[in-house]
Amino acid sequence: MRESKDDRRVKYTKMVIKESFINLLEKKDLSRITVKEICEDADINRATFYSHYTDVYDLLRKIENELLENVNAQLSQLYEKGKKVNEVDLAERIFDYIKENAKLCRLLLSERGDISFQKKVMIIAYDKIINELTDNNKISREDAEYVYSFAITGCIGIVQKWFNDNMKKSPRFMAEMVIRLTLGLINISKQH
Amino acid sequence: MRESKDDRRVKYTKMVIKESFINLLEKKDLSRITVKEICEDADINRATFYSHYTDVYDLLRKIENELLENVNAQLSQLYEKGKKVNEVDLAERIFDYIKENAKLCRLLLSERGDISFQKKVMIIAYDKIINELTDNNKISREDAEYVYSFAITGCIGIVQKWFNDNMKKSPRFMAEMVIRLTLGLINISKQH
DNA sequence: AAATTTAATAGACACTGTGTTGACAAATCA
DNA sequence: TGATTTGTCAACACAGTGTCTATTAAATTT
Repeated sequence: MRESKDDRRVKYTKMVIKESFINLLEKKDLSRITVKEICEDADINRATFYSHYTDVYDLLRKIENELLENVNAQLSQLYEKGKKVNEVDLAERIFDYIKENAKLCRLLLSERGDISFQKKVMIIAYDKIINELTDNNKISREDAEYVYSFAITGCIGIVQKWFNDNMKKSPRFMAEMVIRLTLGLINISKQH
Repeated sequence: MRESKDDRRVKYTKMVIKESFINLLEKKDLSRITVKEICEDADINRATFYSHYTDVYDLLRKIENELLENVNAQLSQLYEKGKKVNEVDLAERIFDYIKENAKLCRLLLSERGDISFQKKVMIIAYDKIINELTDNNKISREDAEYVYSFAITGCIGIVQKWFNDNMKKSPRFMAEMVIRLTLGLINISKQH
């Protein structure tokens, strides 16, 4: 099973493929990006691309999964310390991460990215937050699911708005706002 | 300017192209759909396709625009009656329309569709609602924009959740929920 | 109903990108 | 070092694209 991920050649190849792809993605729409183009830009043979990825969408999916893993790692880091974790701190950590990886996140989380993936990001980020919040507050499961859907995609929208404002607001500000809005939604749902 | 949109042949051609495209879109991803495929399914010459649309994406964009126009028309209808319009009624009208055109809306508004378009739908739907709501309540424009972004994409999420539940909830239920959540968000923003 | 306009078709064109193959070369391991 | 993986490469047949011309058929106009 142990793939020779260590092989320097492979590492290099994958690296340049990703770099070239991301650079192209900044310039043009995903649907217009060809394998040929990526390989020319990366200066590798097309067959090499196919030995690593089945097509452009496969490549994108793998890049997305890496991002998901990274976000997960960010959150786990916080929890490992064993302390009781504040929701705003948790959210702030995510916004920090997004800001640090702005180039890639802009591409994957913007209006041009795909929602399924964006929801995944928000769900892992939200998961811990929401569980903590709802364990105490009793809301009907069914209604709650609609409110969650609203909140999760709402989050996507607010992150996109943040991008469009060139991330002028601080991660802390964003974190506080998102948590405030989420808490608010949960309260509304409790009222009925 | 007046294009011969009246010609029966053109009408028929455009109709079968759209039908075939939508049927294909139900089966496979947009990126995998070819002009050739559409034309074979529609039993139309490929050159005929190119005389109406530049490519598959152009076709999609035109279908999306038609939907936008229809939603707009729905809302205008309500306003024409001159009466004072209730926000929930307005929202309900949208949900009714979505339900009536479920086949297409599922494709365009689902996780697989593109967010830019979905935001456009929500914005025209929300526009009138939000203006009425915020004229009375004073929120800082800047903060408000973030809350709007949250609410607009939140709406997309709740519609998708509705689809995933096979639209079991009534349009009225959905309308009430969306308005309640939106009003709630605005109130939270007023508190600070 | 005939004349005129306009759309759709068949088929061919060069072109671009795809996915695969078998030979070669470079990195890894003993 | 020499043997063995395993990544890389150039060349291939093939799909779909977008455009064009001559021809047919259907609509609109007179």
